[in-house]
Amino acid sequence: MTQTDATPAGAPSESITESTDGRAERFDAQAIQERWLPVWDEKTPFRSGDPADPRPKKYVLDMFPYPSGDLHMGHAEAYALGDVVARYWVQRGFNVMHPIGWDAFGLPAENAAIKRGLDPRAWTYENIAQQKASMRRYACSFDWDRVLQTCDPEYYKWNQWLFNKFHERGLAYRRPSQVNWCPNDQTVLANEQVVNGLCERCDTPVTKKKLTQWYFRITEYADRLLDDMSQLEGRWPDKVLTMQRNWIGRSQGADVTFVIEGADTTADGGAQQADRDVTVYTTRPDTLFGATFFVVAVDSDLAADLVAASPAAVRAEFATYLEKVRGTSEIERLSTDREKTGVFLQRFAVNPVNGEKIPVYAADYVLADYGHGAIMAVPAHDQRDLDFAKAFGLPVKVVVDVRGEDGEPLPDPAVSGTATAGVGAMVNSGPLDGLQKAEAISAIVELLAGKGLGKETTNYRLRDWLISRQRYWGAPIPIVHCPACGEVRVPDDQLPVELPPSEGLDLKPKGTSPLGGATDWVNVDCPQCGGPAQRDTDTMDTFVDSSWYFLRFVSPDRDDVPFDPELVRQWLPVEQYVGGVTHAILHLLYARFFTKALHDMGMVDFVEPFTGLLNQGMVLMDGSVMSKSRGNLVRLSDQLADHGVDAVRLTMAFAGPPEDDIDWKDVSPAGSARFLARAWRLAQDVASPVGVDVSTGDVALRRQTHRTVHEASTLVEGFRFNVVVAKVMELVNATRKVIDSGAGPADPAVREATEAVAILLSLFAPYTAEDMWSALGHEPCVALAGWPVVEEGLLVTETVTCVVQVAGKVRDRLEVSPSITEDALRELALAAPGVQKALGDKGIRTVVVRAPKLVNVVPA
RNA sequence: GCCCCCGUGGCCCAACUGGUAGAGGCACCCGGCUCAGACCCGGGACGGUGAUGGUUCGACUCCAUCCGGGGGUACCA
Repeated sequence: MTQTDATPAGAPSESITESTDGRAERFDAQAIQERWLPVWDEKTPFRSGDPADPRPKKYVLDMFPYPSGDLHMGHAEAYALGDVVARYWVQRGFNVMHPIGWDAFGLPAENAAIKRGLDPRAWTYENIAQQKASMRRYACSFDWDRVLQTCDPEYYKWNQWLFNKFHERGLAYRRPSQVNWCPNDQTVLANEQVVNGLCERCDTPVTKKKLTQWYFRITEYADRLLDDMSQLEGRWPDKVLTMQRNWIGRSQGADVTFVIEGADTTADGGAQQADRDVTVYTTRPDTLFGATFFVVAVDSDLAADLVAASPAAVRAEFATYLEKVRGTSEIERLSTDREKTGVFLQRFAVNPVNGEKIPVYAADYVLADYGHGAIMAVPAHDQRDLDFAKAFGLPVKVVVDVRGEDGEPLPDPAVSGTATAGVGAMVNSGPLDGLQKAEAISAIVELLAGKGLGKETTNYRLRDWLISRQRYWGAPIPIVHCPACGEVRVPDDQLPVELPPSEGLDLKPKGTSPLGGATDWVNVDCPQCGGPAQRDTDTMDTFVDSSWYFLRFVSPDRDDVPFDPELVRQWLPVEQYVGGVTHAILHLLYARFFTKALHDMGMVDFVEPFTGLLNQGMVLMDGSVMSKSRGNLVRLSDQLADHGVDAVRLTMAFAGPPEDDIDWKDVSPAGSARFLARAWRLAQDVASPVGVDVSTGDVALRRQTHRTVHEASTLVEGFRFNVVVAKVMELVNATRKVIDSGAGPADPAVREATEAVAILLSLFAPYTAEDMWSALGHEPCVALAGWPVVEEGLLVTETVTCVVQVAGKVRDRLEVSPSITEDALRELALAAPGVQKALGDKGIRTVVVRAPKLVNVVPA
């Protein structure tokens, strides 16, 4: 499948023999790994918890993994890149908190348990142990004193505690609603967890179900989630900010109240209803005069209500239609080009501005849970309404005179079939006639408000976050249902509500929580009245666990508070968060919401949890996502065995911009290993002593060293890791040249350059760097060596090459002083032979001088 | 359909944000080392920046249109 297949087992390709100068040393990646790992275990260079540590603090965080099996190539990329950032700031003299933990609750453990009859707990902890060992070998710069697993009762106790806090404040509540249901996982899903109508986890088409579920009131924070994004501008990828904005989907509009006329079908077995007010939401109240019909969502309570007073035939038709819609999968429902369907309820709504009676339809293109689940339909100016009007032969009334680019009126939507959504002067709209959109909107809102029939409003696409799950492996919701007291929180001092052992429970998904089967666990005394009561049997969405874990890292062992407030003040917010773009909405939105809620409770003093965000791309093979079924799986363990940890890490950093996907077939871990061997040999060759006076060394090499270190800072801080690596390669090449054909291995500049290489490489290839550092005569750890100090004087060169162009084409080059004046440079340039030749006998129009790098002579 | 990003040697990618198109790597070719191969060392070839037009003394970089690729979103009224 890859170049790895070409390497026979037992013949590691990273063993590169040095033969040109007769030395026997060779670069042996595996041996170096074995040598330094125990040393680091002892020296623990990345401990961050010493209260006496004088270094300034910085929090760098990698998204914590889900423990399903061992680490894979995706982890390897993420942790390689996160490590560059963390290790860089350590070299810059910061006390970096770089913790790791496990997002350890969730369905994979449970599914594995069901499939293979294992205990989800045991399965999870085994995987964690394996991943932890792999991370250690991968030389991740984690602070191993700060580790957490969300499935530990010590952790989820605080999950429950936070749930209680939310519940106290009305941010956690239970209500019945149409919810997303995954038939495969047999549990409900939050809106964010439905991707294109499919379950985010298992790609099963999601259906709807009416259930009473627990929600977090995230919608209360919609405005702040939106507005606070301005603080993240420039420090988060634009893409993520855009996705969150779209997801929250704020829109400005108006509520308009229509009257639905009463009806009496008691003779027909139906109901009798008086006139009633029904409010709709619209972003185009200006088009109110163009409303020719009215639509309610077929699956809304309103529709059910209205149809009750419809004739029997309509009621029957409605019931059939509703059933059909319910059976339609979300994925079908999402396809926009399907025909509009609906049922005329034989009820009528009265337009509040002109008293027109318009027919009321129930249809599935109106959503029950957005706005008021009902709309006024303006077919002339809304494509969806027009499609419906055409399907049902309803009138189309133009109320906006929309002109094309040529100033001509656009064709009549009734004829063209295309609604005119643009702006223009109002027509057929009584008092609004002649007004432009904005004026018309304020006029109509004012008019309606005067009669109490309308007002400006804001709507959001964002829905409350459904957090209950009907599965076993999660944090139990700490609520007791008491026949006398209702919903009662389990008192904080009785937390955690521990999960009952899985033994004896039927974990198979069956639509209700397996916890219901743990009778001893379910039946409890009501904490309030002491009477018999029952525990809530649902568990929390695992995204709850990950919405605050970054806070827990400051004090993972505290058992009296979820996190130490003083330490949070010192360390938070996370300065650099690193992870995949798959969480652009889900996790990042939830974590932002939690942070704001905790802020309002006075528990944290900031409102955004992650001030910087880096999204790494994916690792692909042959242009597609790796998977067993595709047969293009590249195993991390194979790569590490074949090329060594450092070569794999370096390859991840060197492959290209971090946010781009890496196609493993386009990169060369073998090439990385080759480069590391070249760098490593420099350290073997250095012949000057530690601490040698470098000022006498080869100036050209010294300049390059200092320039490289200088540029590397900016590049790392801008996540241009691939460019940094290229610069280090250049420096290695230049140093080799000086050793072989220049001043030789004893030149102090060679030592200076090689030490710089070791320190720069310590961000990418820690084992090689450590071994170089040792060969150079230093004690471990190179990770703490400190960033080389740049001598400003060496950043300026004594001459620069000035390009002399004639009519934009390069005709000559001059070596000039960087401080040359424009006039002097102009003189020199005009006298240059290349210029004279190119100019011939033509005159000169202008001379553009950009000292000291460029002169452009423009001929007449 | 709408919005965003990206097109640079055979491939992955640089280019001080308007100033010499090429830094680095992969692959390839030649030479050295070798009994030979691998490794290593030295050297080399390759494109004018997706297309067209515009702005400019000067465009990979800015603008317009188009082509190609990727991503997001999609009955949200």
